Amino acid sequence: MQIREVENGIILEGIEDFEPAHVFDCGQCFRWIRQEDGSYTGVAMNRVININKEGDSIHIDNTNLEDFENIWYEYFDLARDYGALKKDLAKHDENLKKAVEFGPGIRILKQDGWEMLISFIISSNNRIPMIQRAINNISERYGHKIGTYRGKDYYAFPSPEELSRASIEDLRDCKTGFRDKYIYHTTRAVLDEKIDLKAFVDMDQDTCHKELMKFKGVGAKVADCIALFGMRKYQSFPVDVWVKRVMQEFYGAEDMSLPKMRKFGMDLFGDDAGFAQQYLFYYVRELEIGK
DNA sequence: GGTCAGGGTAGCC
DNA sequence: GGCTACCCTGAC
Repeated sequence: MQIREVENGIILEGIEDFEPAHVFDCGQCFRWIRQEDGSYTGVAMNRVININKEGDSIHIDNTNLEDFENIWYEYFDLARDYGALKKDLAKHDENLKKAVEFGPGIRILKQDGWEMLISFIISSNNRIPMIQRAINNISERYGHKIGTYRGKDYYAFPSPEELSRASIEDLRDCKTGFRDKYIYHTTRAVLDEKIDLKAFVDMDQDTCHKELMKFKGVGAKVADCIALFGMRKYQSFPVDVWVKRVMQEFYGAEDMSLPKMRKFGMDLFGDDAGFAQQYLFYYVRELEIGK
């Protein structure tokens, strides 16, 4: 991979295993929006940037070399050898091989734990466009403005302190639905109990999962998503409706309860369960397998 | 305008 | 542990 500085941005040349559509549409993030020209504009790490793939190079606009080295290199998990990872997964079984071939440009982003906590509480029994809308509302009303990009204003996801200014009714107004009280209580808990979500990264997977489930509105699936996308717990295996379908269709988990399916997936795929889940999720969801 | 399902959870056995 | 009632929204 070669890095080249350009006007208001950088270009990564010869980059492998990075396909914006795969990365941003595999269910892990809600603030990356596809633009008319096929590029993606997203808010993360208190910044707004645009990602566009041109041939085999990735153009990151509205940034600089310093931010790339300090922030985006880690955020996009560029140190990881996804080629080797995919090779291992493809060897596991025929279904996973197909899933990896279907979404070869998937990467798991290293996102903020607090933002994941609230975002995935909103995601429960919800649809992606509505999740995105609610998170946008929350950010516009309680987060601070980051700046203007291509004629549009962008707002950071609010900190716990910022979000604590919202009442349950305010949160309902943001279109969070019945999850309003969950968000309110979770925000209060984080502030009142001085919970440091950064410390969750250092916990083992099981402890992290158990601690996350203590928050209201966080069940097994949501906790797995937060742990996987916000706390580097790559052994997590979130079982949502799509993963449930794939486990039933491909892995003979026909009459299995959700908790058993979760353990089954973790045992089956081991340390890479989170990655396996992402490839499988993207595969079945895009093709609507099992629906 | 009712019905249904959506990237599940809480609460009860 | 498993089962169920149910939180809200928008698409049909």
